[in-house]
Amino acid sequence: MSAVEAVASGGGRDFIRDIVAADLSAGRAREIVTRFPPEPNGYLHIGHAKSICLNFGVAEEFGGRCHLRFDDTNPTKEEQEYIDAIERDVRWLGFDWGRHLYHASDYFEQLYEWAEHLIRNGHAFVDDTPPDEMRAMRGTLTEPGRNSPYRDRSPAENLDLFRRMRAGEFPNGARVLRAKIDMAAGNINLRDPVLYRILHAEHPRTGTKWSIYPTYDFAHGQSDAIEGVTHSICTLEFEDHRPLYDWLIEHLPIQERVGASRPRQYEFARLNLTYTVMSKRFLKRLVDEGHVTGWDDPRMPTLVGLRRRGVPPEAIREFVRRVGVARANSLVDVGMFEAAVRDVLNRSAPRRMAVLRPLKLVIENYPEGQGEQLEAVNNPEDVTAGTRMIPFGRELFIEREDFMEDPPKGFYRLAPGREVRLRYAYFITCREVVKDASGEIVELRCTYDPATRGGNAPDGRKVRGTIHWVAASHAIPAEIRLY
RNA sequence: UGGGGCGUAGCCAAGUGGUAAGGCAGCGGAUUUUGAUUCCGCCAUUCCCUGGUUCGAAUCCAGGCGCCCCAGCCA
Repeated sequence: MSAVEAVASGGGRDFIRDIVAADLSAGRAREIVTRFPPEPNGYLHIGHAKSICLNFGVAEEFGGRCHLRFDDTNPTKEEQEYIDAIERDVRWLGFDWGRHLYHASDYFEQLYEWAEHLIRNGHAFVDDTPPDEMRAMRGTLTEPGRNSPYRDRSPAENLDLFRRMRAGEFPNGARVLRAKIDMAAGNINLRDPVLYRILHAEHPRTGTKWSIYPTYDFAHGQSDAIEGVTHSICTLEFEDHRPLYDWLIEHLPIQERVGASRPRQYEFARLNLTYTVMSKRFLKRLVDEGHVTGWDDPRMPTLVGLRRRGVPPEAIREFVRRVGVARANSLVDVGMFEAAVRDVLNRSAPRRMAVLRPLKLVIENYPEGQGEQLEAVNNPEDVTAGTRMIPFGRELFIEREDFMEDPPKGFYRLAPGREVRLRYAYFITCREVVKDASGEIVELRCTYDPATRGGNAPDGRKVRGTIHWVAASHAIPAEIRLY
């Protein structure tokens, strides 16, 4: 089995798969459920592909399922265009979430109820502290924070205020709901993190129904729990959020519901590629400021961009498999990606001849006004790809760089007096170089050996070079657009 | 002594006490009707450093060093 074939059958072990396998055999999980949770605030890129392949791949390999869940908790950044594009791109990459398409916004009502639960139990409070003051009171990396003066409001008052927040009585930023944990915690995420904020904004799915929205922290783990996710796999920067993820599940009445198979978060290193911008923020700027033609510009590392560039989804999956999954920050050489693309394309791409910078070539001893069809192999790496007939004639175009008037040692393509093979056609010998007034080469006069039809000499003589060509009579000028 | 992670070849990455997988890149050589592909061979006496434990350490212990993440009412 080749490395490329190994993709289809899974292939490859990593610490995540080891954890999953161990959980399964120890009975800690009956069925594996993962999720790919993009925020619809931009297009998916090659970095997301790693997460998609991991989450969907693990579920598939262990007979479980993977949900596609939109983490749409911030209506100020999210758009329907992105939601649609993400669905298309995940499918294009080769994954299927079946009927398991979800949105964090599907759970807004439930999340709201849980927030009230926290308030009733004294685990959350409404804070009126303005943003800048709240930041100052959070302390620094080395100093503890200070308790908010509103921290000890009664559950009744908190409930009343929170309900009025929901009702839209207050402007953006006036108040927030905070978890009551520990302002002196070394982990800043535990210093009374914000659970809900007031946002009078139109949400792509819930419209203007809500004027408060849960933060990532309050929505993510709970959404996982609701969906029965067993392994919540995310990137390293969320590592510090894990204690909060666990704290919320422990303090909410969802524990009994999901029991031992409550979701657990695991982190892996995100993908970084040399010479490649992988930040949605910057990619969006490239699009917005018109530096590229759009999210699908072939120069973009987005999935749509790669697709337009001709990268097959299988190549992206193969690349991700080769990179592996670990916890060490890394910067992968883009050459590794290119190698994966070449490997897939080499086996699958039909070959065609085309000339980028044409140089006219006339075969003097080939009858004028005549032509013929020659058989060419479609893909030397794949016999099932068959053959095709291509037109040949007296006048051809070859690649300018396949001819040198004064060839250096080591150049073995066409040169004055030299014989080379025209691929799938004949041996030809260059007899004369025609130049224009400025001295530029405009035409090559050659002769061919009719006995070498197909590209082999009956007398067994060999040529060092083989060059590609196109019949002038059938040549179609093509506009080369790189983007 | 803020908290949390991570250091194995140029780049990824296995390895979890028994004598350093694999891939990419690179370097030789063979084949070749794509200077491609394919094929064969080479490429870490050493795993961030220093001590220690052990018959034996990349793996265990101690102490250093380096890098990354966290102070959004973003995710």
